[in-house]
This record gives sequence, structure tokens and C-alpha cells, in this order.
Amino acid sequence: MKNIKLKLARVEKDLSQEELAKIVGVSRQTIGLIESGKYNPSLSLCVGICKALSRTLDDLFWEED
Amino acid sequence: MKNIKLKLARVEKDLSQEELAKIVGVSRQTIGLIESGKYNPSLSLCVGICKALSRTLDDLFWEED
DNA sequence: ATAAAATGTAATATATATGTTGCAAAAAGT
DNA sequence: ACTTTTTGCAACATATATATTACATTTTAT
Repeated sequence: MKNIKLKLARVEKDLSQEELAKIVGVSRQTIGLIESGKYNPSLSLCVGICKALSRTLDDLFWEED
Repeated sequence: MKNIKLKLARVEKDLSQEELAKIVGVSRQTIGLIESGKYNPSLSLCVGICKALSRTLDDLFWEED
């Protein structure tokens, strides 16, 4: 499923996928694929994204069932 | 770094690494390596572990810097 | 002290996250 | 309308998470 919370947090910070990717140290495609729900990212990458966007894991990657 | 919070949550539920592994659908070694900090697990695996232990991502995998 | 259970560790194999390059489509700016 | 930026998508290459098997070590139970 798409990660809409991630995309919202990113645009809220006025960052493009490419800018976020550069900050996190990953490729633009990787960010895009995570947002579109086609990748199962590693924990360290999730943490890196969270720190770049000033959020926590629960904020961006946790879904109550 | 070792994930002591994960280990504590597991023993609190009175589960061995092998039992947790079976619940989550992963090998015993994988659980051991995550607890000892030698693996960078995938997000879906982290979520699976959290649900098995009735915790959230922040509870088990987030560290304030 | 002994046996059983739990955990650590290592080798090899496989699946998949991620990188790279390139191009197309869409969105935004002028 | 046109240009620029952003995003989507595909093919191929690489790194690494994870599985499997096996054995050693530690911990727990009797």
C-alpha cells in the first residue's frame, strides 16, 4: 500500500523526492518506490527518513490495524 | 548496537528466540542477529515482530539521539 | 553432575532491496 | 505554449537480508 504519510511529511518540508534522497543518502528511485509502496525498506533507511523529516517511526511507518 | 528493548519485550512475553521466530515466520537466527544488532531488518519484519510482542515500532526500534 | 533447552556462530545459497542509467510522462513555473 | 522540475518506469548490476544446516557454547532444569 502507498505510504501517504511519508509523502505528506516530505511535501510539508518542501522537499522533492530527489532532495530527500540526497539528505538520506539514497537514490531518488528508492524514495519513490517506498512512497508508492513497492519496496520494503530497511530499518536503518526508515530511521534515516524519519530523522530527515523530524518524525518518528510510528509517525511515518506504523499503521494501526 | 544491540537491541535490548526487543530482547526485554520478548522475555517479558516468555518467548524464546525460536518461538518468536516461528510466530513471525522467520528463522531463529534472524531474530538472534537482530537482537545482537548484526542485522538491519526490513520494515515488514520489524512490524511483524512488534505485532507479535504487542508493541509499536517506536517501542522497539526507535532511539532518541 | 547431568541432561535439555536456548543461544551464538559459521558456511553456503537465494531472494530482494538498492544503485545506476536512461527515457517518458506529468506537474509546476514563466 | 514553452521550459524546467518532478515523478514514474524499465533493465541490468550489486550488496545484503534471510534461509538452511550444522555444530559449539551457554543457560536452565532435574
